[in-house]
Amino acid sequence: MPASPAAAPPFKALPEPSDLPQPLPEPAVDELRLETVLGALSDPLRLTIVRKLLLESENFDHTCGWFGFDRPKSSLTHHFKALREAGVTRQRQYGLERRSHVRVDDLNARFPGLLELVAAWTPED
Amino acid sequence: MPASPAAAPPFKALPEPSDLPQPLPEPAVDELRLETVLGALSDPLRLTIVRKLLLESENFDHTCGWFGFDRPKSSLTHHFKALREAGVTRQRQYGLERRSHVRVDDLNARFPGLLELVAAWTPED
DNA sequence: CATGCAGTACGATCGAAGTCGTACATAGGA
DNA sequence: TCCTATGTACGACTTCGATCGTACTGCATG
Repeated sequence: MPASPAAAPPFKALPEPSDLPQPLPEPAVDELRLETVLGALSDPLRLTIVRKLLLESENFDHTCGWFGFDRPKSSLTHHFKALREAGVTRQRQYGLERRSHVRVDDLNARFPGLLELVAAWTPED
Repeated sequence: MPASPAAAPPFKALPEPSDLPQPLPEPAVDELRLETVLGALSDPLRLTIVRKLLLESENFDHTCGWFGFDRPKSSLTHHFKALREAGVTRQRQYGLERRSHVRVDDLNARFPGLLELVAAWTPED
């Protein structure tokens, strides 16, 4: 059956492996603030990051380099940190790498519909 | 009858009087950019403005002073301009006064669900 | 142990935006 | 016509964020 256009896909929360490193510091669900989240998403590069994570994540989470941005590494660190501190993404340290994924359940619980807007976004129209 | 919680209220687009002044310069519907709109909404004072317009607008639109903010007038002008230039509100000049209202239809068309998030927002939790 | 690699930390620079004081414009009323 | 009230325009100050170079950390591999 075709996807009903009215039923917004909540994006699946990927099952987490059992032996994960602790997440880096992040706001709790009830500490998420709409104005902060919107501020984190008011940047084209960060919208691209979140949208790509929502639509193209086959694996559980992804390293900074997986996105293939042509930017200095320190710039990317800055944006990934902004997303995490706003509560949009969760980051875990896997040895050398710091991997990110979207906090789908938390965001859907607090701001239903928001991730659908991000997924529908297109850069530069 | 009580409002159904599942049916998201699209907020009514208030009927416009027939003899309105021209709106001040604003982006067209198809020029609305998600990152710009989110940036305009990533400020507590501006969220308060939009939310108040959505929930408490009995009249068609409202003057800058109707909100009762305790801020310098020039600061308010700045924020109302930011909302209009992002496409969130429309402003019309009525003689001395510049009145604002939310572009409900345009925003619902381009970013469905966004206004519901703003209406559900509460300052400072 | 030396090298390479992934990514962070720090700090400098630059521009955009928030804040606000002051001056200005206009309509309405005494 | 003068005064007042509403609100804008402009400019100064300050803060914040984006960008990026450079140095550093830690693992993995030879």
